[in-house]
Amino acid sequence: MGVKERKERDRQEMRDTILQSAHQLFVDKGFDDVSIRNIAEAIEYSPATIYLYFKDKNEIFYALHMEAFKIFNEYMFTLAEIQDPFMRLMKMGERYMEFTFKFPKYYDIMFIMQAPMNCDINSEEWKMGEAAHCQLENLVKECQDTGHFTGKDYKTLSFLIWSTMHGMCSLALRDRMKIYVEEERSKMLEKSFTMFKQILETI
Amino acid sequence: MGVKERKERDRQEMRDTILQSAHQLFVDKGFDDVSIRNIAEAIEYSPATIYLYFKDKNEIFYALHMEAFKIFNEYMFTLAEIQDPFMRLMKMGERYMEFTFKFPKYYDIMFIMQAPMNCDINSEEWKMGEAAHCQLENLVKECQDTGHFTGKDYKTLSFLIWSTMHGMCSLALRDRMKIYVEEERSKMLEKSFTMFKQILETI
DNA sequence: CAAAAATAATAAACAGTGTTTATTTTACTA
DNA sequence: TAGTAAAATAAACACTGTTTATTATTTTTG
Repeated sequence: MGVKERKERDRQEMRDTILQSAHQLFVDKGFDDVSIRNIAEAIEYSPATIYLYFKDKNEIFYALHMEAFKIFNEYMFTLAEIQDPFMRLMKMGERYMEFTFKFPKYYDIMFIMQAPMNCDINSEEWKMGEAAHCQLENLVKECQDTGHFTGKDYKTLSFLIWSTMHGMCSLALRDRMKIYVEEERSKMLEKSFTMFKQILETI
Repeated sequence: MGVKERKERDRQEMRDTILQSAHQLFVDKGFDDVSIRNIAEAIEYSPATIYLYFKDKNEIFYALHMEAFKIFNEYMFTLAEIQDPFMRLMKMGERYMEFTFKFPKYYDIMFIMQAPMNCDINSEEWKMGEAAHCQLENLVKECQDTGHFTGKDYKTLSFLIWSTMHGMCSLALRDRMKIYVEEERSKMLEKSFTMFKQILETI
């Protein structure tokens, strides 16, 4: 009598198939440039079928959003080998930038895209985002234990650090660095990140 | 025999009418949520007429982009009364934030939106953006003359400052501050901006 | 095993989008 | 006034996300 169970498995399989196709198309072209029909064509089903497995395009967005955060968190928080918290924080910044330019479309949905973020506070994707941010705050606090950032509110500083990293990354991703000639851009990013690290060392 | 001249004037007038409607709709709903048909309806012309005055929707985007920068520049660089360059820089940061939340849709097209920014280096809109950035760089350099930011490359620091401001503003605008409860958000923005100013004072 | 019920997949349609083309209306000139 | 040039438009094209009514498949039941 495992029919129900198999049905459920089939359902999950189909959801995965859809998401895999969506993922691939999405990483190539970006969320807005991938249509339901594109996904349907890729998996050789009719467009309407997608709607049997996902409420709408946003639900696919959410699923990819979650996947993105999974990759992001793995990318960012596998730095246990680095003992010194400040060094770890610096390395995290580097990883943040690496992630951004390695998965630009993911960075986009995670931090830039206008999305109907009616995601309630309990949704899984949301928890991932919160976990990431929590890790940053804890790390900043740890840095304070080793003599850094004395007198600074660690929550505020965490947000400020995130903002700075996000600012550099998103300006680059969204092509707002045309004030600098092509060849200078990555150099400028590097230099400003280096300067940021220096500043963090002195405060 | 001033027919040609009047025709040209009429043409400019029509362009302005279109842009005014586009502007209003756009400020209310944002670029993506305003269609050519919306604009056409607002000015009581057929959609096809729009295409007699603008090549495509992007050309309207560019025009609004330019207008946004005009407002932005007026908003940011009317601080001649402040003598001290560092004070002026701080005030500019405040104005930047003010502008962001006063004209969120404009901030969006200027600094966030994915736009076909094939705007060549000579376009007017482009010059405006460059002018704004140039003003920032000059101001940072001025600050160095009064003893601030010693030993720092002013171009790099300018970009870093812009990045930080943009980071905070765009995370807020794009609803990425849900890690904080509603009431905390603006407080957090304020606090992190204040901390940023403090940091700039010490470096 | 055959009929009935439930489930899955789809074709077709709806209302919207940016944009183009062929046609009609309006304005100007000879 | 007739003919021409310019401006405006209706209608269409190829898309979009999404819904509905219909068909095909699978499962359950008599």
